[in-house]
Amino acid sequence: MAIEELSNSLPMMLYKALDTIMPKFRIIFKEFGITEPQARVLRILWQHKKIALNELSSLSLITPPSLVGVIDRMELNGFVERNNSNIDRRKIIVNLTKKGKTLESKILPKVEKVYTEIESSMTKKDLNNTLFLLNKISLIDKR
Amino acid sequence: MAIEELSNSLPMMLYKALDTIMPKFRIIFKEFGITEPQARVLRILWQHKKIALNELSSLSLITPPSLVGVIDRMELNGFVERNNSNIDRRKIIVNLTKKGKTLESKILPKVEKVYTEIESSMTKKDLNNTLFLLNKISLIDKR
DNA sequence: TATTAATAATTAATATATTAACTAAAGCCC
DNA sequence: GGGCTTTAGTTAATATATTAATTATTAATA
Repeated sequence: MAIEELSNSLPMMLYKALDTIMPKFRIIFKEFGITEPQARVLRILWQHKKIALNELSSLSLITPPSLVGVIDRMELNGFVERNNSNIDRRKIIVNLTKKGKTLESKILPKVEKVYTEIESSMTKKDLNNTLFLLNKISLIDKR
Repeated sequence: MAIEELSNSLPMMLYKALDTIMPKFRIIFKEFGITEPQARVLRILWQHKKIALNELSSLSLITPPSLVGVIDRMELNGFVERNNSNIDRRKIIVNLTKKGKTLESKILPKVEKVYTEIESSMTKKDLNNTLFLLNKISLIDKR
């Protein structure tokens, strides 16, 4: 590869990678009338069924102020519901509706297909190395 | 590292990495009253002095509709100016003002310091490998 | 227990991102 | 040269991101 490319900074290269692969996924999400942040929320709810909003924020990497709006719109579209916690009255429990659950079997296979396509473009080994190194970065102290 | 972390998808790990390192840079940008996209624009202008808006869009990875607003605000704050191209009347040439140029010597050293801090957290070799692999990803066909 | 500190969700204000559509100016092609 | 296509910049509408501030609750503690 050309040296100029590698002379780009880590932030720019991260954005560049996202800029390359995310459009492939967004095409799928659009088919089902959801956005990418909404898809991130759905993926988590497909695993947890119900989860407190603050935990959802941590797992989705969507900050609370943004997440409030994301959940608002997903609620309006009937994908999720808000409920109050009985234990801690400050907490809001977000849970999946049938409509939200239904999307799982429709979206996941298409997402997997794109993921396989990416793997085939860069070797499974490279992909694993990338994940390993990105994980290392994510463990750096955030302050 | 724990396996669960690596079981996250490539998109999520890319976001996680950005989520870890970008706050460190944003603190610097905020000191000088600029945002992160504005800093990306400045960094390019520090190298090119003047550049057509469409090229600036490609290099900054900021799409034209977003970039219009970014340049609007940077122009209002006196960091850049818009000029018309004599050759192609469709084109807008963005060029740096003295005020925008001045920021270079103030911001770059602090940015470099953070970058060095990141390097020290993960080995220069790991960082280079990461850039190498991210570059590979960015070369995947975007369609 | 009254007070204080910390947490969860939200609101507010501003800046960006995303997609589609639109205008003006080149480029092309016959 | 008139018509067609492409390109550059912009606008519009909606969704998110970012930072600071607010409200309600809970936890902590003197």
